[in-house]
Amino acid sequence: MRVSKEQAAENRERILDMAAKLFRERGFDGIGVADLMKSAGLTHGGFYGHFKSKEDLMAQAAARAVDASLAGWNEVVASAGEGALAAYVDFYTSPAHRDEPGAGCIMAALGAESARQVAPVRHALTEGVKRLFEGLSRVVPGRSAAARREKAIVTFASLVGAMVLARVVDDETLSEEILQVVGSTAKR
Amino acid sequence: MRVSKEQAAENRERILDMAAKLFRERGFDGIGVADLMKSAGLTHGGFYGHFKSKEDLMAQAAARAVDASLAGWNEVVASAGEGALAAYVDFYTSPAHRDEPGAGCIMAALGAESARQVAPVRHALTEGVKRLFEGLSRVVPGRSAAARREKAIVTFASLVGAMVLARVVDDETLSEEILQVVGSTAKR
DNA sequence: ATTATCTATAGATCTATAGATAATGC
DNA sequence: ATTATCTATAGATCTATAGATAATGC
Repeated sequence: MRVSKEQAAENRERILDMAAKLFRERGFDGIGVADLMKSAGLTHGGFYGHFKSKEDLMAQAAARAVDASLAGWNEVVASAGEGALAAYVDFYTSPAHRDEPGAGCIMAALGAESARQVAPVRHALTEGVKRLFEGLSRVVPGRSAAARREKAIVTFASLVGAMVLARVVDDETLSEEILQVVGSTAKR
Repeated sequence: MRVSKEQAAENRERILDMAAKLFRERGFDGIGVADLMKSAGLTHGGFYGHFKSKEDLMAQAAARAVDASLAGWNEVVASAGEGALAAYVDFYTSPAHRDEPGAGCIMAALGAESARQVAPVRHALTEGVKRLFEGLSRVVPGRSAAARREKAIVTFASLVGAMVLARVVDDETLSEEILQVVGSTAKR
């Protein structure tokens, strides 16, 4: 059942989007090629016409998740203007973000695992970290550019750490306390 | 080749210590039962005399890593006294800690993965987070107990996030900048 | 004719178990 | 006699590939 060139390109995009979601939800080792293709409505064997290997897909899916996050960031900056930092922090520390890792920050969902992956995966996340530091540096308060960069780094590190801890903790009260406390501190 | 009761207990401890190290280094899915037992100098089949399943081991190894971290924390408090916060932050944000995840903080190494694991694994980490928040609350500056607890939570979240980011980033300069900036902020 | 997808399977790896072995400990 | 460990293997799962199929696109 061969499909048109456009349909094939669409299929490839669907595989990528599904991978970016499922990897964040279940981890790189938590979803196999066969199940992933099934989720995308295709069969196992077709995968290797689109990607060289699972590791190739991991790198491209990581880049896609990074791009989606940065697009979300740009949207927040464009719509919230002066209140961009507060809007971003509120989104990041929301229980909704905690409960939907498949659509959320890849650093919190796959950061530790990515550190153990092939170079292209790590590189995609490195670019994301760099861009987000630059973006946050523009909206964070501070007298000098150096002070703003420091504040941006500390802010993002505290958000990532808060999300990791809020997700692992099996105590809902504690989980929300972590998100709330880190969120309100990050907005200062 | 049956061994003595004491030797068997020692073997069990060695499996646990090795698992706590290798899981942090390679992830829960990154090391199998056979290779783990080989690392402990035993054969594959012997594993199931000590543990019910791999998940059982994961929970006990997580608890062991948590205990080791808390023991390290208590040592820092006992020896550094007034400067306990600074000493802990210096250790946590050191490149040595970054480069040796097998002996480091389990939240940074396995936090995100643990959130997807069975309840006993999550519970072991939850207990660790609670105890460390209590410990940090005692050495962190702040007027009220509530202010100190908030500061403790934000401090630990920023440390965990900084370590996750410092490990994933493939740019050594950026990695050290993250550790240095978060470290010096956490000591304020 | 080309090629996107599908079916089927090879080969590797992983968890768990069964049964044998041999030394401990009653 | 009990039991800690070992050998061997069952059964499941995973990545990757080979070859067939059928519709596209020159």
